[in-house]
Amino acid sequence: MKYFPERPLLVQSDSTLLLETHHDDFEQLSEELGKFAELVKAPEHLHTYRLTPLSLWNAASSGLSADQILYVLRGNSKLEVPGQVQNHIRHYVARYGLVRMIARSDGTMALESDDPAVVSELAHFTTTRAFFIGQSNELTIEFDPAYRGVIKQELIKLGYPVSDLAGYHDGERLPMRLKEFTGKAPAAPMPGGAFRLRDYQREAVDALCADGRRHGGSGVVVLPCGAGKTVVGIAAMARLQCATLILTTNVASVRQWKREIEAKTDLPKDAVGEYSGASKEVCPVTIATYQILTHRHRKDEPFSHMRLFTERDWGLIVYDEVHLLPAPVFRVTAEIQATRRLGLTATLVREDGCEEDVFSLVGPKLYEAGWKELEREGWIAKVRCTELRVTMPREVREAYMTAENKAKARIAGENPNKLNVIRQLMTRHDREPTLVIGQYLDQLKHISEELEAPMISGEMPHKERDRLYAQFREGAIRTLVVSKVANFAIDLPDARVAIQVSGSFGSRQEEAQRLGRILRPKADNEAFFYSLVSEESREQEFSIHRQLFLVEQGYRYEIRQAAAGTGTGTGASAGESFEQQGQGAAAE
DNA sequence: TGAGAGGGAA
DNA sequence: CTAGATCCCTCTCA
Repeated sequence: MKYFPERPLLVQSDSTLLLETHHDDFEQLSEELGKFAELVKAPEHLHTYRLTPLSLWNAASSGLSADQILYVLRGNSKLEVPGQVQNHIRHYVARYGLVRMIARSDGTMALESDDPAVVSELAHFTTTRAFFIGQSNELTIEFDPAYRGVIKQELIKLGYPVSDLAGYHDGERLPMRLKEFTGKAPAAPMPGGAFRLRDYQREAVDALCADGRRHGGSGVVVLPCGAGKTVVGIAAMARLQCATLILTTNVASVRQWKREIEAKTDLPKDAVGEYSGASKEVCPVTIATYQILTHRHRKDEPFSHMRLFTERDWGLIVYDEVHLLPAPVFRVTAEIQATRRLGLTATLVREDGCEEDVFSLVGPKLYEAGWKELEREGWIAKVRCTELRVTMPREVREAYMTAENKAKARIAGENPNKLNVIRQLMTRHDREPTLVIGQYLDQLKHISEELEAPMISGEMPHKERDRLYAQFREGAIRTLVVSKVANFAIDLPDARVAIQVSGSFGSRQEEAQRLGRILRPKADNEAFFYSLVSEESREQEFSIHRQLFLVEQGYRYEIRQAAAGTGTGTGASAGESFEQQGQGAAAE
């Protein structure tokens, strides 16, 4: 067997891939692998990817063939790609599109495949058999259209990701025009409040609307924080010219959608409604929160507002932050598969493992623009990520040692030495707009008092938050200390420096959200993300998991040892207080 | 009619 | 695997 020691990749027979991080081709290759494999571990020298059924199906749905995947692996692998891995890839990629869902002119629907053996296998699955009506020939199975969603959900569990080509009803027609500026000159306030649709935004809409053989015009668009997902939703709506229901996570986001729709389309104000606790308008374009849909008067009663799905003849449903879509909304979504759906997210990863439901009920990944890709094109700022290891004072370390497991996270998170490190970072980034983001209110309160910087937490009324945001934006306030509100607040202003002092135990989404806080393009386009982690504590393991998603996106964390000690005015420039320990992402 | 507090939910 | 944020509804007070 031939051996190419200079190549960076090792393909193991269990379908995991090991990628050397110090290789010259690392950056480029990790981007390639990300298209069809999932990053599961990211230690300093060697990253582990796994070829999962879902990662292969998403790749297949975006048009990648097994040969293209194997070409990447063969061209970079030290050893021949094991036969069983080749089979694994071919098997799963071929599974996508093997079973199709189609509508027929008489209004019935059917599953079809070119392979009679597959069809006869499908016909015998006990979980789906009840939904089937009959077989008119050996290549098709008729089913009741009411079960279109459930059938897809069940079949994916059995290893058959169905391509749904059964199409959609048009929905209520809603003529509208995008205030899009398509001229050449980048005139800086554009005429009539017009805006320019970015190439990747247009491509995302194209991907949704191109109902082809592989997928049928519903699915998920994945774009980084701050890349303008709302605009994609609006452009999709304008392309399809139909009544649209938009679902999102909170009321601030509802208002933001409303403002943007009013600014970027010619729809009259009364065509756009808010459906939330405060207001229950059902208009041709309606924006609702997920929570109002899942609200029940009492635990044992049915949902009060799910009617919204059928209240109007929607032609499009947009699921904003589709990675947060709650279970009951999945259930209703299964019942409205004849309505076109668009999911928007920055991180398709769910911490609850319902990725398959997103795939089968909202749709496959239709389009993805990588974070690094948009960074190169200048749409988002270039961020330098640093993990700073902070020692614990002796007495804290002792308390940590004897504490219960669950108390340990908190003790490490609240490590008082972090305050001094924050001060050093503030000195280093003198006068730059800075966010200090953390998890524990007590800790944040203390930091806020010490730094004499205002703190924003959930209990602060929105009015007051808005005032502080405004002052921060104007530069009257340099530093804001923010709690978990930073994970949700859509209106939190952009900053240049973010210092994460503590976080929940391993949330990849949270890490991505927080990084998102500094992504708006800057004059020199540089931003800084610091994650403070107590040394020799569970926080280290948590941070590895937290960073995984961003590492997968191509971000590298530089790991440094923060100087201990409690003195504040050492005179030395803060930058010299950090010893470099090593490069690369954290280890597991 | 609207603001604000309190309880419950996921 | 906590602590925290959010949202909804209802009630009260002006």
